[in-house]
Amino acid sequence: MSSGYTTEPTTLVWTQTAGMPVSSLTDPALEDVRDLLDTGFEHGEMITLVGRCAIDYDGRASSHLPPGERLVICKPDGTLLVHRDEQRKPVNWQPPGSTHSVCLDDDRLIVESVRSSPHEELEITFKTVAQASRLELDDMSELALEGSEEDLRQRILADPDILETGFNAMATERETSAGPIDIYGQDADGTPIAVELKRRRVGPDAVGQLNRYVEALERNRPGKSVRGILVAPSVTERATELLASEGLEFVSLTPEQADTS
Amino acid sequence: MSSGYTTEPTTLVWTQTAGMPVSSLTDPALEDVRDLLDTGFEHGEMITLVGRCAIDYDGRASSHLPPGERLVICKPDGTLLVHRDEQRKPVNWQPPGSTHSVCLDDDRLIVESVRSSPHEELEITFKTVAQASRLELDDMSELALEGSEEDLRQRILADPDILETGFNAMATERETSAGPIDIYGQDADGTPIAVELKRRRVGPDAVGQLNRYVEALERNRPGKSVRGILVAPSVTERATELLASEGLEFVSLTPEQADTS
DNA sequence: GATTGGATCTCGGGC
DNA sequence: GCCCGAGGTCCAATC
Repeated sequence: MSSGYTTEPTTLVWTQTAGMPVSSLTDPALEDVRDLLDTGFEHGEMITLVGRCAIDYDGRASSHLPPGERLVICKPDGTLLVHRDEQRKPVNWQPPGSTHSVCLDDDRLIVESVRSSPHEELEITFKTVAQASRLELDDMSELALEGSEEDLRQRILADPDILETGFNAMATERETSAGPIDIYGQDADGTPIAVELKRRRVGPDAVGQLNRYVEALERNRPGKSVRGILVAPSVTERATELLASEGLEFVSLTPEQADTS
Repeated sequence: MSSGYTTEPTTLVWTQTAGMPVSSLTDPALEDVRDLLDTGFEHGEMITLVGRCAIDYDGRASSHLPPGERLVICKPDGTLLVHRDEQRKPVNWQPPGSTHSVCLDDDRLIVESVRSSPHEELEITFKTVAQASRLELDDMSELALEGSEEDLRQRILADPDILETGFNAMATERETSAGPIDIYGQDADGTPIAVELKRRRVGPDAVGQLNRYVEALERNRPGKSVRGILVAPSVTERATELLASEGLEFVSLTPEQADTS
């Protein structure tokens, strides 16, 4: 059962798994691929295509990709992905909410995906398809993720002294004319503090962000000084210089409690 | 040939396409999936798995995803993607350069992917696999994309007057202590100008970025005024306020020549 | 719908 | 390797 592979140059293979619906065609005629896509789109199934195709995109930008062999994924929520054999990002795609369609044009299979607001079109032209599959995926679980900026915030709110002895957190997402401050509070002397949180090492952009908030607070309270503290695991050299030139401060903290075993 | 599907509850299907190597197992024993993965990893092929699995990730952050049916893609460059039936982004992944391995543990198939620098681990535990495929994708084409910030830069360099009459572009990526300026130049009066380009509508972050560059230039030339111009198709209200409060300017331009047909 | 900023962002270029 | 900013960023939360 485990070792005896049988090599079959099949031109049309249809299989239906009992537990997890997977219907697949191997080396199919484009006509059959069209039917599979129509059925899959109608039933709200996920579809994977492997084949040689060219791709044209027009929308927020525009692109052209000459023919090559790729993996195409159409999700029931309107997502479309085109993956090459390298890179984490799809070479082309459509976001969720797009509408997929398929048509046969002479000896080419054309998969089209259209989105509105903004209007975007993706056209995939297949010359050959090596594999086409319909997948009905049942997945109700939710991802539990730790180590986000939100975890860093909770860590500070649970024990404000880890930021600075006597720190008093008074608000989160406190609004300013420049945007919301992650944590707004006061130091032991009652001086206002704007705290900007980052879950990882920060560069100049985070300093600019904190500076905008501090300046917005100072504009509202002329004459009264406001401290700005950037909280992150670490900071780059250029960001350190910017912090100094703006009179801002840095405190090193990670989202996760350090392992003190 | 087109309509006569045959329904076969196949437990082991192996097909080898001539033109485009695609080897696939449908509803296989986990032992066979392990062999397919080992072979695929060794030959540098792309692999797709469809099945019910749980996923644990630990690295820059950490996450746990309870069992569910998903599509897993392993690329020969070390990329690993786990896709659910919705969303454009994979629910879990490993970046290119990771090392994949597989092992059979009792009645579970475990696919592991490890990366170093930073160290990250991804572990996928399959209870059942509905489909496993090896793909050898031949794709030498390169994506041609239009409408990038680089196109906007070229547009201005080709005709500086579209930014402002008499503008003189003197350098691109001109270095400052706060980072490189997209275009550095002078106006008709000889006043220095820092130009920050964005291919799409901009918010407060772009204003902060431009402001950092302008302040860096002014720090180098005390007393001498420096203009800052943000170039983008449009700008949000809050960004407009920030521009005003910082004494910066805005010019509306898109990466693409407007259609004047 | 527009806005805003986080993200295991990814990715490329420069040093 | 780190740093830095672009991206068809995607995405959720908020207004």
